[in-house]
Amino acid sequence: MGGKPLPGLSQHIEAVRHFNRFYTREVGLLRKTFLDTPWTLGEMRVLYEIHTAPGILAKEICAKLGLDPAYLSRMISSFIKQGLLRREPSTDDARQLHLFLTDIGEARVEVTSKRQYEQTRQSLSHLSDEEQDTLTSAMRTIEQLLTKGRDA
Amino acid sequence: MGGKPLPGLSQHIEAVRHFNRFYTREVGLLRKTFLDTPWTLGEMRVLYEIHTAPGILAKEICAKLGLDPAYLSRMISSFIKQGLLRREPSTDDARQLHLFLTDIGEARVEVTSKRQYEQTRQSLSHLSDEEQDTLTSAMRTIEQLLTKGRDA
DNA sequence: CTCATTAGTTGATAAAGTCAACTTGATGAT
DNA sequence: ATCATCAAGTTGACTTTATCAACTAATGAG
Repeated sequence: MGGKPLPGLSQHIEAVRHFNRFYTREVGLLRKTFLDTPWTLGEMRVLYEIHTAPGILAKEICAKLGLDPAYLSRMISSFIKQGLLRREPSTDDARQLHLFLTDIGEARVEVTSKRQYEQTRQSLSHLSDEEQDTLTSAMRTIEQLLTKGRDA
Repeated sequence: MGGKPLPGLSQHIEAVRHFNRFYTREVGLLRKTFLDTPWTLGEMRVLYEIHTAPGILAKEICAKLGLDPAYLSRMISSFIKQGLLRREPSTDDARQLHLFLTDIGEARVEVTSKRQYEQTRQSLSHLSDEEQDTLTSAMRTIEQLLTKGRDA
């Protein structure tokens, strides 16, 4: 699984798999440090989607984040019960429920967002400006290459 | 949360957060495509650790992957029941149980590894050799910078 | 109208992960 | 030696997260 590269196999592929292992561990760490927020990573992603695209439909969130509709449905109900979210039936199709953050929801997202921001800032703090440039441009490169020839 | 960058906040931080969102989605996709293997991502990580470091202790795996000891303990029991793993008490401390893959375990890991390899190969197939170079060197850059000043 | 389709919900269940209590073995002080 | 203490791993009870199938209600095509 990477430890002992098999004969004739490209180093590129091993390198990518290595990075995937590295970054999933990294994200795992993130997960932990996010725990001083009231939400899981998945929940935050959902709130984030609604925050950036008010009026978005559940099915669109499912598609975008690859979530099970049942799971998302319960998540949304819970958010509504907590007063973070509000649902509005579409005027032209009453099945479709547009999702919006309430003022409370927006405020909570804002708080969490700032906290995350601060954590990211900390994790970059020991890098010079130039290193930060290098890092983020490497990230952009990866995203560009991996989404190349994909709708995304 | 990225959508509306707050005044005076570094673009570097937003860029990193953007990449984190991108890559967690990416890993989510990976997760799905891995599903033609019999194991979850966590299980594979554990088997991988034992594969690359035969004789490793449970507590070392816990530390490395950030797993709960109880959770790992059950995972290991299940692997043993499936005949993939074997446990050997240390000669100098009978509490410590060294973990090894059985031949069957090695074979299964090998099969899964090859399948993953193939999937990674596919996902790189539409990139030129030069682009693959760029991609993997960007990945190396990220890992180096993020682990800088860390034991890892 | 009626039948197939779509958005979302509900119920039942499984899988993943956590926490505290416990067992067993090691260690260090007296 | 023996007692208190600590460490590795296990077990039981539990919560959270996730999945699947059955269902309701609204839509739209013929």
